Amino acid sequence: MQPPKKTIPIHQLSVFQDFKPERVEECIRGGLAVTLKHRQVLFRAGDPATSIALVLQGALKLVKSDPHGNESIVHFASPGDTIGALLMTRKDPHYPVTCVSIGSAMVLKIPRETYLQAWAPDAVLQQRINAMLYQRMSHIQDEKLQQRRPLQVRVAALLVGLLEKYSNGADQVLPIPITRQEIADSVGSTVESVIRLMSDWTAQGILRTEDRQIEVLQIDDLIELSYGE
Amino acid sequence: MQPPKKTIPIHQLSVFQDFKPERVEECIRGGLAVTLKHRQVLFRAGDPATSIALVLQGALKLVKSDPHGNESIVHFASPGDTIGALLMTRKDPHYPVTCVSIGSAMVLKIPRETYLQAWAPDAVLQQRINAMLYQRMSHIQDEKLQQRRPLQVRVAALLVGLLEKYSNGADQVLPIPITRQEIADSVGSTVESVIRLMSDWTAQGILRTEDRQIEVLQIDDLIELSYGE
DNA sequence: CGTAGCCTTGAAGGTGATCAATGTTTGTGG
DNA sequence: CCACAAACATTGATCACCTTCAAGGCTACG
Repeated sequence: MQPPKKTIPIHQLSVFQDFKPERVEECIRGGLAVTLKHRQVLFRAGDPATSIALVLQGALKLVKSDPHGNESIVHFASPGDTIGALLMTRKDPHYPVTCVSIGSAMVLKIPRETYLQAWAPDAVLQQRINAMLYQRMSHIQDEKLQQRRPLQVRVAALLVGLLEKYSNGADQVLPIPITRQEIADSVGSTVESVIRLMSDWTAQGILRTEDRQIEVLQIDDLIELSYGE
Repeated sequence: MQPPKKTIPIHQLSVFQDFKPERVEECIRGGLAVTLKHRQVLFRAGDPATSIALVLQGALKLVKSDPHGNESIVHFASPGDTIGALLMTRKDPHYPVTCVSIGSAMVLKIPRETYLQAWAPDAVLQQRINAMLYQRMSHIQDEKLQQRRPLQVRVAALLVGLLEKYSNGADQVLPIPITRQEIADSVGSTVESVIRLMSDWTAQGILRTEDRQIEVLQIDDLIELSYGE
């Protein structure tokens, strides 16, 4: 029943591409591989930031909440992602977001000291991290650009994006258990609205949901929707 | 009539804090100070990214547009800001946004080569740039969190933020000529809606606008509004 | 004096939020 | 393995907030 996981052995993480084994060793010194269960919290917003996390397997969400109890998913992390790198060079850093596993996941926690010693001075690593940051920045800017478009456009774009990011091979099943609430939190809407939309799509044969696994039957239609009229 | 500008001499830019003059010299080698008139374009989305820009004076907006002609202001740059640093380490980079002056501004354009030689390998500079990136990332995430809140909350928050960022001293006048269209583009709304809102506020004596200079008469009310009920 | 850019106002209508109630599935402990 | 709790999905009714479209006014400036 469990779909095959996309596992990334540490030495072939793209951040460490072309690194000698002993160099990789330096970069993960004191590191701790952690297995997370569905919904397990890696760290909370406000916690002192003592380590970065390298995602090895599965998916995690970065969440920000406001006083009114609204939650907003600011990022979906996937294998290869580095979480918290920007923070490490600050004095006495604290995580600005909460990080929660979606489905089971595995991350490598690397202590701040190791980061400061082995990562920060390395121009190549910095560059690779910058590339990731650039992606994330672009992505969130694109989302801002889309915020005025109809809900269906935003949800379609999200699903297409998640599918690209997480699906194994060409198969159109999201291998992580995403709830409608999470979709709403990501596109800035409400559960009810997302449900109505996705029910329509299901009726039209575009989607199918089984046990929180979303299967896209007609990806082309979704892509079309994500462009809007 | 022109308000006093906040000028930042190059050697006292916060990025270069505690740098020896000759080190600063290395960092701005080949640099070119450019004066921009209101609405002048520094670079367009899609242009090859040949230099970073250090904002010395005035204000600039970073804009992203979509095929439908919608514009979204993703960032307001102020003196001390570094624009484009994330791009420089990419192979054959292109600007992802358009950068336009708001009011008259002055920037220092620093060639990519200089950046790669003098900035990229310097851990201290990297750290300072990271700090800026962190701010921007946090800010745009906060905006995403606010996207479901009523328009008045978003506009109030924007104005309060801009005031903090740009006003000289304690005086509550925005020293840059921001249009309602730009406010709308920033909060993700329409001109008309922003106008109606600000007209109300003007009627209530919270704001005053004279020749695109927005003066906030009752900042406390605005701050209150920015929290929402 | 005419154009360009910005601001304003009104009317109409829709998208999506809110509230409330209920069904369904999953997980847990006895 | 059953029962109950918790989490998630669904549906309906209502309505406010904002968008859209259209028209017109104001001010600066060449």
